[in-house]
Amino acid sequence: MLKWYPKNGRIIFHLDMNSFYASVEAAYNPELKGKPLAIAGNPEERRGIIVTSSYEARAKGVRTTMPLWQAKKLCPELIVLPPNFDRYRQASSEIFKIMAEITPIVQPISIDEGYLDITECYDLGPPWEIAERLQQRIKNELDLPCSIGIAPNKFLAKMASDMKKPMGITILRKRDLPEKLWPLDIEEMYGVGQKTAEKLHKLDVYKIGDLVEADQFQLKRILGVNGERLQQRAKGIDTSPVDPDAIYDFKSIGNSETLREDTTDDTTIAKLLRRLSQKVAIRLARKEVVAETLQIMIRYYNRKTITRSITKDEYLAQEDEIFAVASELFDTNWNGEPIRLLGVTAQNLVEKEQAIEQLNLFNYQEHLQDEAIQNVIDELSTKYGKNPFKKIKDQVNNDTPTTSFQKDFLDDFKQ
DNA sequence: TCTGGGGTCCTAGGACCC
DNA sequence: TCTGGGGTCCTAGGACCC
Repeated sequence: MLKWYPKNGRIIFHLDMNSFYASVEAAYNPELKGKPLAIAGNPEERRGIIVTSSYEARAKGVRTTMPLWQAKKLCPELIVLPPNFDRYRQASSEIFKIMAEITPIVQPISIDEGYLDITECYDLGPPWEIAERLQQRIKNELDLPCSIGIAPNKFLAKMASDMKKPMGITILRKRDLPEKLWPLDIEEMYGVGQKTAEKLHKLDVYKIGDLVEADQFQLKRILGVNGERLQQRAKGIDTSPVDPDAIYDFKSIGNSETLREDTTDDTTIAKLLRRLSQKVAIRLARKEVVAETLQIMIRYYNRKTITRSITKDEYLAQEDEIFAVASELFDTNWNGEPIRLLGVTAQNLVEKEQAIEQLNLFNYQEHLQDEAIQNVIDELSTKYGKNPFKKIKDQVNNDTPTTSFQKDFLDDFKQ
């Protein structure tokens, strides 16, 4: 087989499934092929919105996040299905299996998108051939279309995969930037939303190329560190690695739900909080983590949204505990106006195993009678704040220099 | 007839400590 | 006598993405 050697730098793929949910449904039921199809959150509800739509539907103007009624007005023959997440997760897992056959350096970003670092895959041929085979396999075996961007870093690969859809393969090299990247509207740039675009317009930045030229101090002034980062990316610079482990350190687990109609009814609210707490508890258990912090979200009838959170001394994991804390947060923060949506989110997650270890430390502490040792603990608490043992332990684990006394002290606890 | 639900990261202010 | 500067943690909100 033809060998292909990179001259320098990395070779990154960004693989993006084309209208993923709709494509999965069409693969599952071929009668849907070639028809305008949309997946909408609860299609019967008045507040359903378009989550994904087929290209036939897009041709009629149907767009993601559009209210369902509006989409139907634009396209009366639109076929609307509720999302079937189990089905999508199943398909997703098959896709990532195929990717993993190319390289173990695969970073899933969402259910339908991921990065691959194929720099070291010399034996598999040139990158464009690897991409073509990958795309064909997913098409042949799963009947699903995707686009692939090939570039020297993640940002450019991401931009590249967006350039040709569906079933596109786009190579974006550094030397291609003036012609392929810089003429694009700044709104097209990954990481630039409406607010950032408006701010950039004030600096006369309308195209991605303008961002390259923009004054870096002005950028920093109006956008902070993000200004710097965006300019670097526009120049084609992005050193972030493809990290296969990134998905394992998730930061929060939450559920939220929009009510059928705005409400002030205590029973309805309590029921919803209970349901959300239960969902969160189940997901925490499944991931084998516990939470230090619980956050609730209240969206009022006028879409004004507040969040309130509390960090507890004890770990939260059980449905009843979560419900109790969520209710408490709700009662102290609800202003009495009609509610449209409620959310419950667990934050500052700790692996259950680690949490148990730590609980043992605390239990041990409780049994200490020796006043002298108690004084030392108090001293440590003053110095390290809450969870002194955890902090010392983290330091030891991280090989951060600590005093030998602290180490001895910790070893004592570990015994 | 407006606008879901799952997330991440960043910022900014206040509390608190040294 | 009214008063510095650095650092961390906690909380709330905003921006963005899929």
